[in-house]
Amino acid sequence: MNEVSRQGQGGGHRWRRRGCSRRAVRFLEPTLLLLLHHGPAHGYTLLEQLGEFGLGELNPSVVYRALRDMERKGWVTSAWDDEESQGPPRRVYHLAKLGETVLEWWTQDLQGTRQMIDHLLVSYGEHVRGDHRDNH
Amino acid sequence: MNEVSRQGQGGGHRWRRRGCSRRAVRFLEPTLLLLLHHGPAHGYTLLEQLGEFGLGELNPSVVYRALRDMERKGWVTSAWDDEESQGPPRRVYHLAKLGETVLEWWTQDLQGTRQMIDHLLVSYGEHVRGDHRDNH
DNA sequence: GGTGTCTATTGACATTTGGCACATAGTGTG
DNA sequence: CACACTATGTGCCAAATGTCAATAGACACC
Repeated sequence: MNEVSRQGQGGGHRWRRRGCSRRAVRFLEPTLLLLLHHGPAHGYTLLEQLGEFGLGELNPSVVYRALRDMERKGWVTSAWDDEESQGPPRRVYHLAKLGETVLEWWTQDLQGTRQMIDHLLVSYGEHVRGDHRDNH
Repeated sequence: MNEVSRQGQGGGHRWRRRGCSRRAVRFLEPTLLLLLHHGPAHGYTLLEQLGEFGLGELNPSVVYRALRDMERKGWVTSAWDDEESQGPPRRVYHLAKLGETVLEWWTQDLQGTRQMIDHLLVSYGEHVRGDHRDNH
């Protein structure tokens, strides 16, 4: 995961193998649900809004696939947009009842994740400080 | 990811397909590095300590494999333990120089992740509060 | 009317990951 | 010896993920 290995101490940020950080995808679904919680939207629109949440560099097909999956799972519904804009017909996604439930559940889960991270960081911080005292 | 789908609104927590929450594995490597930062340890010992960090339900083979991988990448070194206890020879893992670097890098990454989560949660919180005002 | 460009979405295929079941191996116990 | 307990490691398969290319409409420009 996230090859830091080959570079030794050396500088360049080659820590992302390809695409964007691997952790990012984990937040794609909750983010999409949140965005749809604000109101129905096209896939392409969502794609652009993802940048704000640090998910800007995701490959479009990843996002579209996530949307179709979420539809399969019943979290969202979709329909072709009536009004034509420039370009091919667009799909409009709409948050389903189940999606709201899931979103709520996701926030619980994310809080749990946050606590894990905090625990790790705090633990690291304390230990490193301890080291400095010892090596003083 | 994390099947919430089949159950509709109905209660049961079937959100973990098998094993433990999928997100957990993402924290395995940094946690192991952190534990080894306290000093050398056996795989089995580490395995037991993981519980404290919310990684208790990980399958042993996942942990052992992670350790071997980290060794392959040069983050840790290992040697067979001289002193015999009950059971087969045990491997002692030792944090390598590179591992310390990686651990430091990991904390940066985790802080980033934490911010993503915070942004999501705050954004959700605000929007939901807004809803309540509107629907009042 | 061809050619290119921008907007949108999807499909196909390769690679990576995660998890279970099982293999190995030493030691103690009856 | 059969069994149980401690420790570690492997192989395989399904699911998740990443990349690339294909499709497709509208519009502009020469």
